[in-house]
Amino acid sequence: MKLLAIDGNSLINRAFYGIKLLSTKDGKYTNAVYGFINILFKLMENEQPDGVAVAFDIKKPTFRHLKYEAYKAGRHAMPDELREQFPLVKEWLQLAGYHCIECEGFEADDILGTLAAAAVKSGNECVVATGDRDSLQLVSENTRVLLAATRMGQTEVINYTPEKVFERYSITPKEMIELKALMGDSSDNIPGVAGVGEKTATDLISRYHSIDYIYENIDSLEIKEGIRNKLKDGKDSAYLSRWLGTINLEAPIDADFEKYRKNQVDEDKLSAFMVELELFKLIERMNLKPVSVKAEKKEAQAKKVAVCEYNGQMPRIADIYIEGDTGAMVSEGKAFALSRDELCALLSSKETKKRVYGYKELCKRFENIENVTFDTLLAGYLCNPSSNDYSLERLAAEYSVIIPETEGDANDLIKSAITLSAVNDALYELLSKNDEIKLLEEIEVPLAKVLANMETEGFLADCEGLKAKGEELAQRIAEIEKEIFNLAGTEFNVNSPKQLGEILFVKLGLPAKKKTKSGYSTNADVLESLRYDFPIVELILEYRQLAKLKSTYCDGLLSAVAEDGRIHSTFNQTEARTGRISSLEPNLQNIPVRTEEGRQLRKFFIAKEGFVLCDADYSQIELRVLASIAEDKAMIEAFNSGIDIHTLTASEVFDIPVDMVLPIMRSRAKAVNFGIVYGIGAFSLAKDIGVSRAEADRYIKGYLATYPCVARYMDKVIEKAKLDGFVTTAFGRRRYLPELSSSNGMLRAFGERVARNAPIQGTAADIIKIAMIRVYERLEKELPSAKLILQVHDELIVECKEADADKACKILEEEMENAANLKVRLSVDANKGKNWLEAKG
DNA sequence: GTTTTCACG
DNA sequence: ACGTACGTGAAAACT
Repeated sequence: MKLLAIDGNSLINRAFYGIKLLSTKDGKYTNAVYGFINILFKLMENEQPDGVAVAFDIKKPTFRHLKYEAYKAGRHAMPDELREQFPLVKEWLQLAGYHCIECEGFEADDILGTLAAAAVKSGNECVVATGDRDSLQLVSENTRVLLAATRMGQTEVINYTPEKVFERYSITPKEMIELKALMGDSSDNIPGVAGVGEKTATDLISRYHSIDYIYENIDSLEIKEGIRNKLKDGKDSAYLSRWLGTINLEAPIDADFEKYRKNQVDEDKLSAFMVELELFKLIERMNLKPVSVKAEKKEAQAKKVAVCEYNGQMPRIADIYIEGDTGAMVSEGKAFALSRDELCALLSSKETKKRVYGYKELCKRFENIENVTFDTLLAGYLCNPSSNDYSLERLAAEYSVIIPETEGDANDLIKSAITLSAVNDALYELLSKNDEIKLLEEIEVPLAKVLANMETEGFLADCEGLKAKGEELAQRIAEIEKEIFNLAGTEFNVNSPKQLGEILFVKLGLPAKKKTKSGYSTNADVLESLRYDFPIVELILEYRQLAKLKSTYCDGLLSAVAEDGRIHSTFNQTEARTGRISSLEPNLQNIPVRTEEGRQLRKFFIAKEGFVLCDADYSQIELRVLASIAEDKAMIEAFNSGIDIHTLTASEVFDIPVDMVLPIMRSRAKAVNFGIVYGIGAFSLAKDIGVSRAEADRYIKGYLATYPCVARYMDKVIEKAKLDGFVTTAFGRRRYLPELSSSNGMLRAFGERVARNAPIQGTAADIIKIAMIRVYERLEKELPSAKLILQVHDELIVECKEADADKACKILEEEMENAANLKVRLSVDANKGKNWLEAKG
């Protein structure tokens, strides 16, 4: 039979360092578990073994004491994030029916060695999977070693047979031990012979095969004098190294391969464990149903549930759960499928409270929806905005709802409806506990309807204009490309960072500043620093800018124009972890504005005949939010007095009167103000504004001295976040930050920056959401032909009749400025115009 | 499917 | 010694 023998320690290590840190909601790290299971599945698929044994080191004593000490000295201490995943992997293996082998005093490779030796003895086949080169000595006619190695940032697995070992090292597997005795192994702290490296050692062993032979005949062998002396000096070390490097083949384990056939699996137990670790992708891959065994598990019960099936399709987004008196339509304890007409009647009923899944989509498909109080999607998002899957199955697993068993040809639709009802209860309960009900009922749910309308309305595009611009760009791009080829002396794909890097930094010999995983970095930062010295760089920057405008904006937007001539973006209300909304297909929140060339594209976003656009944006909303949350007197006063905040900051930081502030000072102060909101570091600020690190550091210190309460707030918010595990906005929106408890400094620092930023960005997001709802309602009442068509984080755009424009601007100003009652006033600037460029003022 | 780059607030 | 601001989405190249 064929046994797959896995070096658990080695592969878990590789998985841990190869996959970015993942953690569950409650802070359990799972990246190594996830990665290891994936590796295991791949091995199973490729090898189809009859049995599997996973070997682990036991950390405490080891019989090769010296080796253990050497090991400890040679490696960094294992991080806690990794250590705590070993028991999880072992538990998973056991639940999934695989066998673990641990043996006190022996290392994983000794266990593998023993199994490999048993294969030879019994005539079975053994396949060893590991990341440790040491194991190559185990290769034989009966044993192959699958060695995972990282080459150029990519993991590749090499299948070592005896032939392959010889091909690669020119020696036999057994001789690997002798080789190591001479050359040593720095990663294992095996010394070898000083002054003998891979080349010399390979040469000696391929000729003489063993160190015994070499030392017995050392004076008569054909060896250079220098090396002979080194060998003589290092004799003890060579024998010690050979001993250290020899894998034990007689660990006291059960070497009967039959014992390692896969066990029966209790699928529910396994699934419950994986749900706990939130390994939902793997659950799916293993075809398990997600179940939960948490103590407070909830049985999903059929209450008053109605579902609608229309177009003969699964109404994933139209599952409707009805509370209260539903009359004859739905009776207690049952789930029903309704006709479209019945559903319309139900949705438009003002008396019946409804809980739905996907309110925004529902709004787009049905008119006259009344009294929706709850949306599963939005509730799921508020409970955990960092999730990226709010499917019913996932929510049920996450919030411990058991999906009911249905028998025979029972209807999946009804099963979903029953589950949905229980999930809704669980989410509602959690939101109540977290004090986020108002957020749901007064912001997110009403906003969904506003967004649905914005999507339906869309933004009118000037197709002819876009097309003409695209053609103009194409021509200019072609010309620039020609010049680039000229200067480069060859033709290549300028869009390929790989080819471009090769041309610039190898062929032309420009100084490379930065490297990426796969080559030279050619990003704008790097090119910018070279642009004045090398004409080709200037051209490439221009090429890049124009190519971006053409492909993403001209071509991209044109292909998004619908039959009605308008661009209907989709607004995602459950994507951004801070509470912002995002825009996609196409993204209308990143239309160029910073460069003149790009800004001109906004001319092609227009109002329909007889209409104009009204554009209103908040002035420095995030800084105002910061002033308010931090209760910083100096900053609050600055905003309330109407002085320019960046100028004031500059005057304080540079210690000069306000009217002496030069533009460069104001622009640096502005960068500091932004940096503070993002959680700033001196290095990044320095890079951003092009001053020395020390200089940037002084600015930050000066800033914090000017606004002492901001400094205090920044400390306090982190302290509290570490305690709670989350941060909140002024309106109670949460973001969980498991990174804060990481022992990885980089990751923790990231968590701290997020802790500083999320309440600010999130509160600003809450405020404009409130403004959107109020603007929408007022327009509906006062200017029904005016429509809100776009939001860009701190900016709203309304399309309205020319005659209504001033009124619309007024409504925008009023509702945006009064959306929240902060300690500073909110200031809004509104303008009108025939197109977006004009309306932006 | 991932990486690199770049557009926005 | 390393990488270094928060939050997004899209296109193109490459694996």
